[in-house]
Amino acid sequence: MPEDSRPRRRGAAATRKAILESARKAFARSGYDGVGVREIAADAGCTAILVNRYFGSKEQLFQEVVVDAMNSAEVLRRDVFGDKDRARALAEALVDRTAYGEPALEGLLIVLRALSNPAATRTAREQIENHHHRQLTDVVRGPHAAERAALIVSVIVGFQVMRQMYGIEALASADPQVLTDLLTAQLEQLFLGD
Amino acid sequence: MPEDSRPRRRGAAATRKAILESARKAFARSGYDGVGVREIAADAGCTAILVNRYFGSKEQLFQEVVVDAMNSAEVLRRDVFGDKDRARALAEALVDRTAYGEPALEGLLIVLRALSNPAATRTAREQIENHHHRQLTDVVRGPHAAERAALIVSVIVGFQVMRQMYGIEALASADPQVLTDLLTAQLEQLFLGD
DNA sequence: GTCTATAGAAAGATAGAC
DNA sequence: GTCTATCTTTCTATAGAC
Repeated sequence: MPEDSRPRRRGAAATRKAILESARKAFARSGYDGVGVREIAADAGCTAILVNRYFGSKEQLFQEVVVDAMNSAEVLRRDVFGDKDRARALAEALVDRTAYGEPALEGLLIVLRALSNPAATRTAREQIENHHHRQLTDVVRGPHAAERAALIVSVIVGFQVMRQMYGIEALASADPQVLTDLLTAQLEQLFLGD
Repeated sequence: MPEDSRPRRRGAAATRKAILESARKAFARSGYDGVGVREIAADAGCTAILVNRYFGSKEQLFQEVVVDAMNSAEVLRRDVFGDKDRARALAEALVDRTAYGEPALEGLLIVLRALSNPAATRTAREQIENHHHRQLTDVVRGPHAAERAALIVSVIVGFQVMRQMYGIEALASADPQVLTDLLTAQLEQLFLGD
């Protein structure tokens, strides 16, 4: 049993993990520029110095958070990759998880709230290309698969921004079934090659 | 003829306008959180104090910049509102002005690079609803016009983010004609009500 | 109408103690 | 393994001179 002296010593690995999780939530909520390492550290139950000790810098921390969040992509799972009706499965998942203010779809949420930061934007591009885009390109058939896969990601991004992040009334308060149907038609075009 | 003492006195109106223009470029380039009022003032040929004197605060300055930029919307002009083939006109304009790194489509560009800031996000929602969305709703016919109009804006936003801001390779280096055709099909669905 | 100078807060990052 | 304390920079915003 570990001692419980005032400076909690729970081990580097546990602290590192706590920081990573705190950072994920903070970046999703407030964006890269909207949160400081002090705040991230406080929520993780430690101080800023450990953030820099374990991750090198805020920028490297962000990078690891993005990679982490993208690896657990929520909308592009079996939903889309096992099913027959991919377009509808994706549309349903998307509408379901983009209610206004929801902290879901964290991977994209985080990179979208980091568009004011050049370094974060580079990380975002790499990760989108390595995860969402690559996975979708494998699934889209027909000519211009790469372009159509990128447009599918565009649809996801645009919808998420407008509905979840800006909370545009026409999307935030719409009938989910109507949105699902409209999105399904959009995505079918892109999945099936017109 | 005005005197040319070291502190340039060109009149409040001219200085105000210079600040507004400098701010527009700066916000489009670096985002709300990515640029300071000092820098904006320097590019306008004055100091930070005048920014606050004429606009009250950075936040109010941002608000005025967004309203200004949205009022000169570039993609939703006669292109879309006079033409027969609205979908293709919009698709062409969109592809034309979203080359990677282009400073075009400034209105949306600015609000998208401000997603890390809550106050700026509120301004963005209001302006998108008052400009792009309202205008499109007038033009879209059929059921669920409000939802479909919002999805048209979503397509624009998603495409702009992926191609112009992230510079996703599959869109940044694609054949413009291919992109135009794919986008036209997407937009036709939304304009015409499936 | 515009400046220099500065207040006051908060950021990222680090030295050195324990 | 973790802290307090601090350095340095940068931010918004303002007081007061000219």
